[in-house]
Amino acid sequence: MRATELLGWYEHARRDLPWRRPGVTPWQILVSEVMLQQTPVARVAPVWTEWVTRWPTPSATAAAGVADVLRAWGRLGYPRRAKRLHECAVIIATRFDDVVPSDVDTLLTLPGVGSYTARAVACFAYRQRVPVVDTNVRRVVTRVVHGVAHAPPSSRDLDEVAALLPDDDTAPRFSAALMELGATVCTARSPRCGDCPLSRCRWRERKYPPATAPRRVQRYAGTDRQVRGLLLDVLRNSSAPVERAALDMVWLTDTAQRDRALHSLLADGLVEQTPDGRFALAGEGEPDQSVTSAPDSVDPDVVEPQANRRR
DNA sequence: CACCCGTGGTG
DNA sequence: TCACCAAGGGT
Repeated sequence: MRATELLGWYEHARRDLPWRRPGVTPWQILVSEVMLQQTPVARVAPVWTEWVTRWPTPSATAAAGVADVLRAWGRLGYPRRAKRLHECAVIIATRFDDVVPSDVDTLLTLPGVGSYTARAVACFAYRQRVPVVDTNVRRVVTRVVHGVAHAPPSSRDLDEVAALLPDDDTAPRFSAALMELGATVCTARSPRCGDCPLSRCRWRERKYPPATAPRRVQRYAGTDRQVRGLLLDVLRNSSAPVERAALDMVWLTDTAQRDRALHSLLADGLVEQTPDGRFALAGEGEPDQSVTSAPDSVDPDVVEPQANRRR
């Protein structure tokens, strides 16, 4: 793969995304990367802008309550990401002097920061020459280098992408360009190969062989995930604690499933029970300075006690 | 490795 | 219409 072709294309094709503008801090880039985990750019952009305006630094985020963080997260999905991001803020504020670590191995110790996010921060926020492998990069390399439409994640992906990186300081831009190509041209559904800047593509040379084993997507309708979403939506939209009966109304078809969903939200620390037995977003009523969260006991009459409450 | 974790746009 | 899919991570 010719780096010059990709970099030349990226120079004019790159989208003007808010987290790419000058002055954006490593923390704000970390926020964007977490929000972008499985959520499309178009939905992240407005939430990210509002978020970093309200909480520009880790310490500002840490000082907020989890409930406010979950509300600001809105409907981006997978709200555990929001809670882990808040945990990141607390850790960075208290242990790293409000500075996001630049070292990949240290980044990997942060909650909700995995292989992709750690390297994305090291690369895009700190300009390090480290491979960044997301679904876009994997798909582009799979097609261009191997001539295959799709490939499952492999432990060799990192080394392969590392070998493609330019030796100089253009490596971060190269990775950004690779991702951009996958996001806008070499897309999963209907790739726009006519707009591709690459002169050589093994997939094209092989006449675009289709994927052999279509990967089945996760079902959503009727799952615990849907029920959790409905329950959390009620709590996000209520400033006051909610009665159990109000939560029960969101899922009448399967009471056992509904109870299981509420149970798991409590276990995840996304929801808490007030002393009078009602329910609220975690951290409701401690809107400031809550560096140490203090989980309270669960009323056994209303919900079965948790075996593994975090302390 | 398989499965779980939300939500909404789209071909 | 309804699967598919979107800058993944944790267990």
